[in-house]
Amino acid sequence: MQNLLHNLNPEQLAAVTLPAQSALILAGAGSGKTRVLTTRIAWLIQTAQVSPAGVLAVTFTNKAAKEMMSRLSAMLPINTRGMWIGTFHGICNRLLRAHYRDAGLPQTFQILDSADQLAAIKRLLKALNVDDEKYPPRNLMYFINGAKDQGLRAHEVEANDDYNRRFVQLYEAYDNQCQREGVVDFAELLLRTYELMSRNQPLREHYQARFRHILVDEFQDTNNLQYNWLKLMAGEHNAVFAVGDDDQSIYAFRGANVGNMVAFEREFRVQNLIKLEQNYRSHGHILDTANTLIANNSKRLGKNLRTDAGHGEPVRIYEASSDIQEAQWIIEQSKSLIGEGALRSEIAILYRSNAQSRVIEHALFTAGIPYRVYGGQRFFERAEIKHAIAYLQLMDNPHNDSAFLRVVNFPTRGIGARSIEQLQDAARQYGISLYAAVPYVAGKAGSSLGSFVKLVEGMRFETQNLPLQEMVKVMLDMSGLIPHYQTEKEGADRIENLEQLVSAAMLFVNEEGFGIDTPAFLGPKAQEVAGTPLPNGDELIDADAPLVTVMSPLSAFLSHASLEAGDNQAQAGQDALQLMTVHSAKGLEFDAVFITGLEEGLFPHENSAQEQGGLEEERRLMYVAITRAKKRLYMSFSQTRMLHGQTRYNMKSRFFDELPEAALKWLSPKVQHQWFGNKKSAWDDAPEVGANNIAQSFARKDVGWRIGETVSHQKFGEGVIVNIEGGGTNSRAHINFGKHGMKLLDLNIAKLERVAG
DNA sequence: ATCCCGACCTTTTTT
DNA sequence: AGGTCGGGAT
Repeated sequence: MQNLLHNLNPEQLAAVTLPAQSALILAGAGSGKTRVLTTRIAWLIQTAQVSPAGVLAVTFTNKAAKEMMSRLSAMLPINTRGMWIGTFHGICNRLLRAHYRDAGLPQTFQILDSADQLAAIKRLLKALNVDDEKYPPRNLMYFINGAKDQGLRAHEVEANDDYNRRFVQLYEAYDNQCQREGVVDFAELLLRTYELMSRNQPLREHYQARFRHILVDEFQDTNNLQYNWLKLMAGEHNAVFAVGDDDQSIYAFRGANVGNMVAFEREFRVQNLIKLEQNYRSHGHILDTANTLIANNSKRLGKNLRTDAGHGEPVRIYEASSDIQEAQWIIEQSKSLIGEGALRSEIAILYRSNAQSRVIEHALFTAGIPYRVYGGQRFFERAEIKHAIAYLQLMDNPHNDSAFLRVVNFPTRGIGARSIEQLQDAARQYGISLYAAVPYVAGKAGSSLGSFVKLVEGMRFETQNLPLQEMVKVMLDMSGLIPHYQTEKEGADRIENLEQLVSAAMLFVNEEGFGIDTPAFLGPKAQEVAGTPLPNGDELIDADAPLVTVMSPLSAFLSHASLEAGDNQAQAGQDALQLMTVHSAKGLEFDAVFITGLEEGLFPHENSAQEQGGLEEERRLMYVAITRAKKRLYMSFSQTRMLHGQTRYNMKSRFFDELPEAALKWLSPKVQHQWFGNKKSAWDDAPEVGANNIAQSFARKDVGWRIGETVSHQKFGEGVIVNIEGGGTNSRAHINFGKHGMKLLDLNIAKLERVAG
């Protein structure tokens, strides 16, 4: 115990050893948040305030859950498997599996990922003959998920006009379709669990009696449904230990509600609010930069990070003439960092949007520097894996129409669009699944569909007593997937992936312990409650009864595949530069960080201007970006940039005006140097204004002004000349004034002034 | 069944 | 610019 608390600072120690009441921990970037969370759990268990089974720890990502799990097993000499540490979705899945009857789901219900959900919606619209121009599937999906994230069923959604009333109808129809097929989407996992717990008192009381301590990571990212779910699980008496950072709330666009932090303080009667402000990550100048920037936000709970490290290096800022040149500069700087002994994997290049990576990747590729891009396609999202999974889904639950449609004619077996249409008509007529409707289709179509059904049934029969990985192997063989890809020229990679699916199944069996009897770990009180029969006569099973009694290995593996899409880093292993969006950098840290494309319209993104609180969220995003850096921070922006096939002339980001000058070092001169050239290598020094080599891309029009030039207008402020038309006495300029928008001004009338910098 | 062309879109993303 | 998707032609 001594060594458990041994290296904590006073605030961390206070947080870890708080009494068993709800508490809010405001944990700044790099303040040891995960450490506090895991040490809190270890301390509670070690001091016998709670048994491992009485702990519920919730995260957003599998990665965070795994991290907590592994740190805990390092701290405690107990089997962490009995503990409930997982994502919101993972935990809800577990609860729904154990109580599927009470939740009104089939035992083998399956989970739709976003792509499956969209496909299901498209199918629904087609079946109902809905004009998908007027009601775009994607919008309907946002509508449905948005409603579910608010905890609202179709009949609870308020619709004030015909258009929205139609959306509500379609939401209802979508839920019916899902129910018929035995599938649930991500939001449904949460909503269904919420409804289960709120309606079923014995069940609710059982779990409330069990989970005396609920711990939540990244609390600022919770949406309203998740918040209410926590409230339900906590009941009146349990302690919720919420850890979060309002300054790092960057997911409002997907329903996260920072307001939950304030609500939590009030509704959970929080007596203890502890701020972790000691930062162990960044040097002083970097931290000052972050603090000064974020101070411009009005809606904050208030927090200022401090560090014991010295000032360190200043934050370097660079103005490039083009996105290509920006990339070259990044490469030069990276090379020199690597030359000084930096690890490539400790250098991150961050951008606001994915489109920006292309130019950087190209430059890195040309320079022969290894790099790794985060955020690509993930293992379980690959087409061939999706196909294989669909076969497995049909073996487990043949009424999953999405799965049926995906593979009924893949590999091709002569079942064309006509046959499918006939089948869909029959299914609609009888209100049954496609699989069940096959006997109602006559003729040639009926017989080819019939042999597909026989195939699926054959696969199920052949594999019923086999271990999971053997099951997958047999499926791959019988389905014809492997032979199909063998004949395809680009098929080798796909076959390799399919073989990896077999390994994934084996790994899953070993890790989840299927076949090994995992003992249920029930606290005394929980066991008492567990004996209580439910009103409907079902016996109350605790959800951590051995998984095998709750679901088959196949069902479990399929949930795993949906809930954990796998790594998305293609080229692991090698020591490589790290490229990613600012969003995906959250939670990570690097010795050196480049924040690129710091321009008005890009960062802050132009779309954010329309949104309520959009600018503040962009600023938090910038704050997240800055606080990723440990020792070196570089920021860059460019005068021109290719975006969507067009050259854009952006002003530098307004965020530069919000940074502390004393912490910065401007590498590029704050004057118009770009057309009057200079040696790139000498940009550290004062520019030679008036030198005479004009860069080709900025040919000067003979009107006194240049494209790309920054000007100032009395009414509109600063702007960038985007285009000039006409000439002489009849010349007009398109000028991008940022906040004021694009203006077309007559150059002979408008009073423009040159702006230095 | 497959292939090719043109229309369309383009912030951020986990489960 | 570049990728995806759907429709129409082969």
